[in-house]
Amino acid sequence: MGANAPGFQGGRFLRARPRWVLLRTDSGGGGTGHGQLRIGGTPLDERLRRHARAVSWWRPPAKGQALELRATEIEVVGWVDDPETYPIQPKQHSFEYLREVAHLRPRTNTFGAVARVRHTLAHAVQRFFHERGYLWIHTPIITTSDAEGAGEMFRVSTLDLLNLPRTEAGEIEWTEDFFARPASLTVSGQLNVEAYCQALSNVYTFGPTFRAENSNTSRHLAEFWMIEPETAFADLSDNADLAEEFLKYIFRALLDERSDDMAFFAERIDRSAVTRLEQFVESSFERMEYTEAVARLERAPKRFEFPVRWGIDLQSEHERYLTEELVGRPVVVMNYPRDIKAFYMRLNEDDRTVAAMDVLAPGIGEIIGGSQREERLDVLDARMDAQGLDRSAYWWYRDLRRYGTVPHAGFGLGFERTVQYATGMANIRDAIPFPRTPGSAEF
RNA sequence: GCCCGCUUAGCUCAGUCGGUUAGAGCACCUGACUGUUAAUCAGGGGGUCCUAGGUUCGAGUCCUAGAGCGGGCGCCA
Repeated sequence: MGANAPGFQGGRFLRARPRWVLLRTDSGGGGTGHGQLRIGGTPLDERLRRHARAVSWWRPPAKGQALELRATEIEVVGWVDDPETYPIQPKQHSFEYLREVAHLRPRTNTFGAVARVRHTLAHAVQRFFHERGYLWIHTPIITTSDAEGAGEMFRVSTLDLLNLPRTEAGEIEWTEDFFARPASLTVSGQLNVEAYCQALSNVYTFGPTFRAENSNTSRHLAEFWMIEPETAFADLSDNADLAEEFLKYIFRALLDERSDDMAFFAERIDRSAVTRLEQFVESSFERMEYTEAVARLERAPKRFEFPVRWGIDLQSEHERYLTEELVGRPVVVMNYPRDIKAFYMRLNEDDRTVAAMDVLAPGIGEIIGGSQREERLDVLDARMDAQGLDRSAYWWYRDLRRYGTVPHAGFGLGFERTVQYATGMANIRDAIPFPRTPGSAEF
């Protein structure tokens, strides 16, 4: 068809014949099924330009088609400017290339499938919590607290970079900035959602999160979506139960509701995409103490690049050994050394570990990180002091303990990593519509 | 932040030891065929070999620097 080829979402693939043309139409948000449109009978060029509408049944759909219609007339709404340079062709493109045309890649079947899986998982997340009485709390995007010291943050400012107001000492005069103090994009909604947990019991956040880390891997984004539930009166074991129930729920929903797209991923992207999820939802998670995990790793008949000893944080290679080789199913590692974990994690009786947990899954490693929170103000203060944090900067977080408090626990799940795991997409940049990574935010 | 790799047609790539006019598949254009599913067949057009500098009689090929992209590690979700 060449210059006559309509390149738009409704009709993607077509084949020209002397007297007719076949147009493949996708059913859009409804699914992967497609139909065909046949236009023919008179010379095509005139015909295609004619205004028209009526369609009627042509014949029963062939294999792989949702339906087939016969068009008696057709109007082309948007012509392709230059068919030869149209970036999306009816062939396989590399994902690296498609990232350079992120505005057009949703027209490919792979990114259509990713978008539907994303939607289905997001919907299942909301349903899971809603059915259990959790309230969705919209925590702020802009923050003036360094949340958990979780990493580099993106500055939010309206100051003129070329003419920064200065104090007499030469420091930046933040009182002249929009918020009259340094502000950033949030790295976690946890501290805020804890405030609502202390008032409304079971709550969660689900929204965008930002990390200005210079992380160059296939598992990191500068902007990603995170799910963070917070449960009142829950201890670490309850937290692990919730994480297990939650992951199984959303993956089961995906298998049930998007079997068409999952079959596509299994066929074209990752052969084990479906079986991996089926095994995941059917297996019970192994629980393992950190101390036990270290002992098992030390006995492992395998040489690790990073040697294992009690007190270190587990490396990716250790986590993968535990879940993939030692246990062969998801593992929850619990009660990590105090000194490698955040100040808000609850100190255990032994005084050397905290009630932290990581959920490790075969094929991806850490998928969830969480903890029971420290509800005892004196212990919290001691931990902040030990980590060199300024108590006054966390005054409102401390208030949550000062003015009536209950034990509570929660975790964080990276949504894109979940999409990545479910689909088998190798790079997290292909699990979000418009990825932001160091040096890259074109679209 | 550290280490490694890649960059040749619209896309995916080949290009030997440094040597004549840089190739293939797909895409595009023309033609054949009344039903395709990555159709097929015949013909045709299409190149800043990432950029700059250097070595050489001669550079897509070797050297230096830079840019872009990717992989691994660290940080984490």
